[in-house]
Amino acid sequence: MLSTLIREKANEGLKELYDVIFSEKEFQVNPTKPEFTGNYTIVLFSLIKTLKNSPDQLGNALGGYLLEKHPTLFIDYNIIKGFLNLTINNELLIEMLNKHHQDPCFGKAPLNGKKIMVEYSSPNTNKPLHLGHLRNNFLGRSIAKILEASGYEVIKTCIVNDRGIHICKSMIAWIKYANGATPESTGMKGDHFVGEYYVKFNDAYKIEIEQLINEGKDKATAEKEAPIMLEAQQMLVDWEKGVPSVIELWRNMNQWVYQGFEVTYKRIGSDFAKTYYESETYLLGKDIIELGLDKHVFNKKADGSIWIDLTDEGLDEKLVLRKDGTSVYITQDIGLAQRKYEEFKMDKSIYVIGDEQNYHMKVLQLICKKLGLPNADDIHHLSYGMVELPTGKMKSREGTVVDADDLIDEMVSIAREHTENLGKVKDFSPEELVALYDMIGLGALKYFLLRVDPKKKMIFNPEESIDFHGSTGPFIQYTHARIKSVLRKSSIDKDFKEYKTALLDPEKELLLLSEQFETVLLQSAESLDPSTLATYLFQLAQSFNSFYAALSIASAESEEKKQLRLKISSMVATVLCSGMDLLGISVPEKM
RNA sequence: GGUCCCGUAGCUCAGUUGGAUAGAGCGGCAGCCUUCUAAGCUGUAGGCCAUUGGUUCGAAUCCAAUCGGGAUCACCA
Repeated sequence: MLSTLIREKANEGLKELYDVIFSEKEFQVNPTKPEFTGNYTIVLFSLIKTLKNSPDQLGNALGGYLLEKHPTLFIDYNIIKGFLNLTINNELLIEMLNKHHQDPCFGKAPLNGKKIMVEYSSPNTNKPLHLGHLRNNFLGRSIAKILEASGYEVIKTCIVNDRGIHICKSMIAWIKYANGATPESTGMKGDHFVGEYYVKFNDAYKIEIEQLINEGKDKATAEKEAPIMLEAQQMLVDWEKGVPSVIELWRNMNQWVYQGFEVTYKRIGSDFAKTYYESETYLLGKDIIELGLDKHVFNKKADGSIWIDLTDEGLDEKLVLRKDGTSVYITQDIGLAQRKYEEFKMDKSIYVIGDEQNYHMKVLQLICKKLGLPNADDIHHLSYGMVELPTGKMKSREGTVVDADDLIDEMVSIAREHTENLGKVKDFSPEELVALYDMIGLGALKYFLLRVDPKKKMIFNPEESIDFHGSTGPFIQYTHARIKSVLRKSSIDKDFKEYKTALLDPEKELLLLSEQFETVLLQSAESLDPSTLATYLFQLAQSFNSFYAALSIASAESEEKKQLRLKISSMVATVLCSGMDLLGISVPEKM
């Protein structure tokens, strides 16, 4: 990594010249702004203070030192207003080019022996996945890939919320309105089928509430006393008791949902090493509560309910066990956190969960710490913002939820339309076409959701839909296909390794950018943020397209230039391909 | 009310461990396909970085206050 290397060498120089060692924070190495000559810039201001030197004096001393001591690294420097601009020796870049232009492992780190768990997706089994779930799935999958490429062993897990009042609602509605219909009998995808009954429940519930209000009850009582809600609650009790007919229906309906989910997961590329089911884990954590009572982490109130007081931490009191001894959400989570650690002994546990649960996750970690669980400090909440519509939040009650399957179908169909209009893939077989449309449609969707900083909420405008031009997945895919097309027509001569002619700006820019892949990957991994990588890949593709427009590759001015540019193109294609793969996006050879 | 997050071009977003004249894409306008894929490229217009103070050589970035938006604080999950 050049920027790190430069920092190291500069630090050595400062030590030799002034006998002072600076920490990482105290000086910066940045890529030089395009309007100045040079490739990397050391900011001198912070150093001047300690060294009591003028910028020019210091810059010349350090620049001269670096040039003399590391001629393979630098070939020139200049100083402008306290910025020391360094020009990188082309030979260094050429060496990288020769070595890595076809290397799929370029920029990736070897195994580091550490284990990270990434929990993501985590759906409810009462309705199909929607746009929000897609952000979660894409983020989780991409982070897992980025961490793998950074040397970690990654365990992908999923917790399925397969029990509770929500699924009972779908079940009640099915009994009342389905007349024995099934996904098979209706030809519907299982998760959509079950979701429809969830909607039917809410419709019926709404009507009952209105009736009760008309009969003179207030809203809160009406909501509590609506018969269909009471039935759902009774069903939950029966489920916990294990009433066979309820369990059987529950199994069936969940099975339908899983069959539906599987299709979607397969399509978007989500997979898990281990799936936990809440029905199997919801009792975990109860015994830890006992332990916590002994340790005085928790306290029991007069009615028998058990609480933790987090007011010293600026939070509130939190219930961890109901007075009837049943557990609440957080109880299960404590139990599951412990279970996961027992099973996998991971060094770090990442939870990909929306920011609406920031408070919950804070409390969870705090409780785990107070209980002294061994993995408490290694719990990390990868919190992401909600996906909103221009009209505000998606609301299932108002029918404004963007369904995941529908959206994917729409994106794929737009991809097909675009491709057909352009007419560039007439030689594709029908199967190849289907694969290509999927690749482009999903590429557009994934890139759209991943290019934004995870922690920020984002707006999705279904009217304008997702573009295929500019900062998009298809743009990068297109750039890759374009390079591949060039490389099909002229082949790289492996023996060509020396390039005497000076590098032109667009050539050098691509080499410098490609070189930064490793740094960007590292940053993405450290900040658990695929958007950094997504932005970088766009920038690289954009630079390549400018290069492509400005310079001829196949009919370059000399064989040397032709070979150089072919290799640069190959280098860029390699980085685009592995970078996009880390976002969970495939790139085509042709499009 | 307590806690936390956000506010950058008409729109969607980068840039936030403090660094040079704040950048992209979309949309607008003007151009570029008889040679490697125009899903592309080039140029141009568009900004009080919510507001006001502070910290310093230097602030979109750090601190404080204010205004605006959101999340959360359930014996729900």
